Amino acid sequence: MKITLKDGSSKEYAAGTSIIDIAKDISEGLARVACAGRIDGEVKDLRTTLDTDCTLEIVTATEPDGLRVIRHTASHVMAQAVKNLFPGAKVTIGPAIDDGFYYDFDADPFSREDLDAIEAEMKKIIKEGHPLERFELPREEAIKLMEEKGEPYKVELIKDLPEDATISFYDQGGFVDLCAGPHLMSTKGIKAYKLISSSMAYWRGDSNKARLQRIYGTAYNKKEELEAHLKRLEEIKLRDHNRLGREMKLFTTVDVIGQGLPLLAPRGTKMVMKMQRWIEDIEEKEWGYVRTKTPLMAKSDLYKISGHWDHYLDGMFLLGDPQDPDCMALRPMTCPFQYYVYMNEQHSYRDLPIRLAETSTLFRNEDSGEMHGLTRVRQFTISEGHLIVRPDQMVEEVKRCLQLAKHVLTTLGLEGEVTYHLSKCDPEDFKKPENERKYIDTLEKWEQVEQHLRDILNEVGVSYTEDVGEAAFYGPKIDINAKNVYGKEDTMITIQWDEMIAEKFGMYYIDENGDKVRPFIIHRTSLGCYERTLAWLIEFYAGKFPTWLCPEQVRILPISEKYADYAEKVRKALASADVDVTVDNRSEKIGFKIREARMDRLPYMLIVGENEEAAGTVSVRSRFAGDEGAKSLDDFIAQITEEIRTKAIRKEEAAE
RNA sequence: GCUGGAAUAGCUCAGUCGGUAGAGCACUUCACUCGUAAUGAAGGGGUCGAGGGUUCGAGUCCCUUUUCCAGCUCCA
Repeated sequence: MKITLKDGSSKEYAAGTSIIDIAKDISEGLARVACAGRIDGEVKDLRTTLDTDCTLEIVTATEPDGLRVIRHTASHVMAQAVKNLFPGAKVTIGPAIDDGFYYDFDADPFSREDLDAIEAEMKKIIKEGHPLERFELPREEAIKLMEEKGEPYKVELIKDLPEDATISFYDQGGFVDLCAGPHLMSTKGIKAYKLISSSMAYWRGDSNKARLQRIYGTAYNKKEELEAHLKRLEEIKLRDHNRLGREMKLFTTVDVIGQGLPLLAPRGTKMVMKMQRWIEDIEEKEWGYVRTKTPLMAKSDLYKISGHWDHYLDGMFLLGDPQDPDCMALRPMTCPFQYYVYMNEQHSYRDLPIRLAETSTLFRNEDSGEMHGLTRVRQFTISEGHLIVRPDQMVEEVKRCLQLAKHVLTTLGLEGEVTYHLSKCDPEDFKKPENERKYIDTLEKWEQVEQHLRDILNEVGVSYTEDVGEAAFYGPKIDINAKNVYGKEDTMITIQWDEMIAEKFGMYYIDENGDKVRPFIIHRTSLGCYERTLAWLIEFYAGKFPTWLCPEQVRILPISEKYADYAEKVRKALASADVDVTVDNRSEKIGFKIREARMDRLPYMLIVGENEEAAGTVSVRSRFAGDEGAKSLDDFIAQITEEIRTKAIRKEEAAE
């Protein structure tokens, strides 16, 4: 048979030659680091034998696929170690994940001491160098083997495999695990690994099923790479908005106030206000929005019309007894309030689109375990908006919503950090009987709207993924998500296509024939939730925000108290140019003041003393370039106001 | 909501076998009036998250509860 290699060369081998033999033949060095083979693009176990002509690529430990093989093998070694130390533990599943691996056990919770013991046991198993032997069994025998080993979860997994599936096992020194592979040839191939943490997970992610104990670990090809990864984890913790935001005095929480109710401190408030003023300004001046200000609560009747009373009661804060017809509830969304603003007057087709925006505070009673810093809270404020649109204007208006969102993200510097999603319906849903369906209307109608959104995404020029089954029940949407420092993804901005809600509220406009017609609605945010966006800014910039967003943009540092008068003169000049400026008048040495201003991540420090006062200058020290030397006060004011006005994101030039 | 961990000065944390509450930073006062990442000295500051229990005695052991963290689950 003819084997074509990655570099394009090809060679003849006898049928039945295994990948490992070919790897050895190509290069001794390559065989040592080989993890698996990629045959016509598909990753295969090293001992897979080849019978026909194909393209073969050796997967090495340094590649992503190779790392997955190492990590997957590490998870098996960990399972073996756990079985050695805790014979009562039942094994379940143990995959490789993006930056490591985990394995779920039905066992008592593990302490850090347990993890250390497991790690030591793993070391022993690795040192013993057990080969990982693959074997396959027919279904019945596979079930029998796992029953004999007392592994009920594995039996369940096998029973759920398709009838025609190959059922393969890997045996490493007597520890046998159901597994598709591929694996390393020997446990000895695991060079650098670490168990990170343990936590609870449900069997098959179902809270009604067994509670399992998950152990997270990671493994790398080399010790240095592992150490670099562990260091990265430490650095990530330093960027965590929940820690850094508190440290930088942007927000806090208080026990007696309650969960999910962060308090924005003056500095955090200042940042939110800067964003809010900017968004409100451009929505009105550049994007054709008018603003509303509607109540934060309403009678239950409103939520009965909107459907929230039936579907979302648990998520709402009620003011009073829900049985009482006068019971009020804090609003979990703004939609119906803005609809009534629209219905306050009659509209001609000529008036549309009407774009209603509101800086809108919402209340959602999230589950107690869900709350997290500023990203998951019970009261939050979003840059909400509803566009009431004629059907023929829909595509253009959705496109403009996406362009606005993109403009906002680009200005904040977050554009490269987000992912775009076309959240579609699940076509399978339409095969169900009508009363069991999640989605309204017909599949054909959905596909038509989804195609519109696809065209819009392509035209605006963003790359996106299409997510099946992620749509709202009333229509597909464009979601813009961002990941936090730990890799957890949340929605930042959403744009939703809704053809249905106008009917529910009886909204209409008068068309050119004088008939009443139902408008279409776009639900959208431009910046999303201010608290959440603040959290992302903290993490993305590690607290070193662009100057225009900084709560304190300039700090004046007089050399001694003798120059307080000149410092005050400089402060006044900057303040009247709308710069957020303070003076550090404490009786401290200049080095001390600079150190504190650096730790506060100030963009600019102005050092003023005898020389500056005499010459009418300021000595500029910036976060971006260190000591920038003396400048005239007027020049500095011109420079910083321009930087703020253009919302420039100045790069750090000099490492200090 | 679930599982686990945590809560001690404003912050970061120590506190051994159950036996008088500790450090650094911060804060206050005083001295110093300083040129690009920490001047020195003195002082104040605690219902040990809250409630209950065991004990001669609880920061420490037990129970309940609140909040925070990690991970699940959930997110019309």
